[in-house]
This record gives sequence, C-alpha cells and structure tokens, in this order.
Amino acid sequence: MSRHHHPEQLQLFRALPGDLAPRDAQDLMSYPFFSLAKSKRLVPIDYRVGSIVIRVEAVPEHGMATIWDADVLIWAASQVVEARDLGFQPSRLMAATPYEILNFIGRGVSLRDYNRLKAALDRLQSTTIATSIRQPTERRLHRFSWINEWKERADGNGRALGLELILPDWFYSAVLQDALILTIDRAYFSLTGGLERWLYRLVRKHGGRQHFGWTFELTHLHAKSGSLSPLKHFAYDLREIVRRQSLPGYRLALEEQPRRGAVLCFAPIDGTTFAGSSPTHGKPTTGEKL
DNA sequence: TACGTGCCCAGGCCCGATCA
DNA sequence: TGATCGGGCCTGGGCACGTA
Repeated sequence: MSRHHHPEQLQLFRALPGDLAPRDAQDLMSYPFFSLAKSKRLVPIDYRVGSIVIRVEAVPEHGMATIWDADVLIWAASQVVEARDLGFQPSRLMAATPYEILNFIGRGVSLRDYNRLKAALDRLQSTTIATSIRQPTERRLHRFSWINEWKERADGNGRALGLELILPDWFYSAVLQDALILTIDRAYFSLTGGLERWLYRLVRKHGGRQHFGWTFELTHLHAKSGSLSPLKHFAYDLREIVRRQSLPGYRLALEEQPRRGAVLCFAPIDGTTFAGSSPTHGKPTTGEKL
C-alpha cells in the first residue's frame, strides 16, 4: 500500500491485494437505491415511508446506477473496512486496477467487462441521491452521488495504470461505522437476477441473525424494491425465486395470511424454522416503518 | 502475471399480449 | 380484472488467445 498527498488534501489509499470478505452497507441493503433492471432506467425512485425519504435520479446519457453497479461499492466498502481493521489509514480517495475490482466482484476481465466497469462508474457518478437517512430531520436531505469523481490513470505511453475514485462522505461514514456494515456471502456475486440480488440483500439485512426468520407483506416488498413492474408481475417473479430457492444461506416461502394477504417468509438455512411458528410471526421487529 | 480482445450463448427485467 | 406467458433488449458467463 502506498500513500501520497492528493491535490485536494485527500490521502490516496491504494487498494489492498488478496481475497477480502465482501461487506455491504446496511442502508443500501434495505432501501430502494438502485435500478434492478438490466436495461437503462430513467424513471426516478421516489420512496417515502414514515420518516424515510429516498429520491434517486438518473441522467439520460448514462441511466440509473444498477444493483450490479453497486458491486463496486461493495468492493470499496470491503477495502475500507479491511484496511481499518489492519491498522492502515483508509481514505475516500481510492486507487486500484480494473482487474482487481473485476476479480473481486466475480466478473470476467474481457474488454467488454472493462468497458462495462467504466459504464458502471459513469452511472454511479451521474446518479444522484437525496435521502433523509442518517440526517437530523426528514426535512434535511443529504444529496450526493455514489462516486464523487473517477478517472483512469496512464503512463507517458498511454499504458493503463488503473483508476482512481472518490467515495461520497455519506457512504464512507456509513462504512466506517461497524454497526452499519454486514458481511455478505461471496455467492451473492453469482446471482444474475436484479430482483434476486435485491432480495438477498434485504433478507441478509433483516434475517441475518434471526433464528426464526422474518416475514414481509408482498405489497411492502414491492414498494421497498423500487421495481417498475406492477405488483402482480412482481409477485409472479418473486414466486419464481421462491421456487428456485437460489438465495445463498436462506430458505424462502410464500404464505397467505389472514388480514396481511400474501407474505414472504425467510429464515437462515441452519435456522430450520419459518416465522409461522415463531414469536416474530406477522411483523418485522426492526423498529422501522415499512 | 496482469491486462486486453473477440465471439457466442444464456438469462433476466420490462412490457405488451393472451387467456380464464 | 387478474394471472400468466413470450419477445425485445440488454447484460452476464465462458472460453481461447494475444500482449507487455
């Protein structure tokens, strides 16, 4: 790891080599911050429930940052946490090669993958977020992009030397707070569906330590996902995911419950019991308002 | 070893069509 | 009217090979 002073007073943090545990920010796991679609999305996400406000906007040139683009943020969070735990000084200004990032997030390293990584960085940089999360009052929104800026570095002959990026303060401070970070299963990077990925993050966030699992009403899940699909399509796609049981470490089920309608139940695979036979049956207990 | 190129195929979200 | 299906478009996976 090397350090030197950056013109903007930020110290450069050179990404750590080796295989790190993937870590994700809890706020990003339970709220609609990303497009779940593989095609370009321009329709904003406008999520307002209780005191939580989230507004995500895209620009026509790049479209909204997707849940696959968020893999770059998982890489960044993993690097920052690992560096801190090893006693190094992490920084919002990070340097790495595209190869290192692509390897970490389980992608290929073809030209297409390099170009898609750059496109992902463009989307992360151009997508703007306004949120009340971790603000003193819901009237005061924090506005930022997932990446403040990024650039490719090259030597005198134009040979690529990797890239540099600057993380936003909102994300960086969340990563540095232990309570706001969760380790995720590396198999997450193998999930190909956007809805599937979003569901894993939600389940990991809410059901990670709950021996008896958790339940969510489908209508609330639909709102939380930010998906543009109508509820009936969303429910259809969800049933497919439940049928495949493809989320690493969790078991899913759909139930019809009186007064609540269709609910999704999930539990850790070693938890063995669904919410239907537990004290947490019928409602989430995180204290958040759905 | 790290990085770059090119190609083909598979799979998923979204949207509109179809059906009961 | 709600549930299901299928195509379009786009992205991901995999592989072989080249280059510095």
